[in-house]
Amino acid sequence: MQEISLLAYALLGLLQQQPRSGYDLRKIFANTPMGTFSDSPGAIYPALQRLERRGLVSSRVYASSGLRRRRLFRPTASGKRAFKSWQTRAISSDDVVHRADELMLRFSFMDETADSAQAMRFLRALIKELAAYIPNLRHFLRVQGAGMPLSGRLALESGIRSYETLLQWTRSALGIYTRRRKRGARK
Amino acid sequence: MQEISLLAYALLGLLQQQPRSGYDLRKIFANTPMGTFSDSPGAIYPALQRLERRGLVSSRVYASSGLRRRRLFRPTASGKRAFKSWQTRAISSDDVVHRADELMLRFSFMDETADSAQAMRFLRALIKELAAYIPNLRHFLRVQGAGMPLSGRLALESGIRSYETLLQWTRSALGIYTRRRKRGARK
DNA sequence: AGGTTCATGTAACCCGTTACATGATTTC
DNA sequence: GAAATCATGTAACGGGTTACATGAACCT
Repeated sequence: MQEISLLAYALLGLLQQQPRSGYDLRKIFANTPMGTFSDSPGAIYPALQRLERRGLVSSRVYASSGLRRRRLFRPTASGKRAFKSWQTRAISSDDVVHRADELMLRFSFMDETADSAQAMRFLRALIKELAAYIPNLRHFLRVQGAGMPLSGRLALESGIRSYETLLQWTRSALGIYTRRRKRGARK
Repeated sequence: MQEISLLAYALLGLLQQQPRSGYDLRKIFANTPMGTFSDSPGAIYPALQRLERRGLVSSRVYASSGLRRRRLFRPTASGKRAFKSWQTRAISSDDVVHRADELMLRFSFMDETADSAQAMRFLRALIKELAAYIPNLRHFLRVQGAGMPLSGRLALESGIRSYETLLQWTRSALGIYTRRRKRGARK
């Protein structure tokens, strides 16, 4: 079983919202805040081909008269399964330290491809890992900071603040899910 | 003239603090908050070889009796020049949108390889780009947010907050440099 | 004597980058 | 009829990942 790249997961997630062409996906990466991913054809078309070869998406060409031909992709059952298993897998400390963007990508599709219980489980696990990790960074800064140049110390401080902001966001997001569940009696 | 990877710039920066071996560099990536970079030998040793081939670092093996042999690397004059020119080049909006970590790496070595005037110029330029970019994100959220699922909206909100935190940090960092300059009459 | 840490490397593989290529449709 | 946009691809290249390999020095 081959690894699936972050870009490929982003594609899989977007295709679950609706069938799209490679060009549609490129436009999303070019014109929205999902633009952390590359919108270059040399990244997207081969990635879609790989997903199709692995049976995670299927495609069909639509060439209705007078319209440009488009190849529309949609996830297969196995593709949906692979996505959800990636999305809902346990959060490790390594994820927090080295793959924060992957975590955010996993969360951003949570409502569409999982449910609010899973979103809340995700947020709680993230809070736990962040709350464990941030003190390590603070400790490092306290102990090593004196021997570091000002710009280095400030750069580290910036990294720490960004994790602290993420933790605050996670808590407030969890609060929103909790309140919504109580209020709406939504399953 | 070939491109230089982010990892290679990180190596160049660390080597300007003091000559180090590949193993020293691996330990730094393994044990400090610089650990966003890979500490794998398959990344570091080839990167050092490339830097040497391009004349940006030089190396010498030290094998004093009873000690393990170590190959120490140090930047050449041309390596220092290349680093500084990368570090001090103009900040584009694209840097802010797609390469925030590269910006932080550039800043983190500022005191060691440039001067406080350049650090301040860097921070001012960063403030300008961030102040221009954040409203775009807020605008997108306001206009598109209603049509987005909760988790997607929240993920976007998280990204925006992280940029806002960065802007606050940048302003406070600039304040520190400004005060230090006034107080100390430091050149 | 055996296991751990120090220390440096190599090789296959994957995938993103950059650049190029092609043609149809819409717009002015 | 020319330019811009739509739409899909391909190919060379580079570098990071993973895994493997080797050997010396240190510790017990």
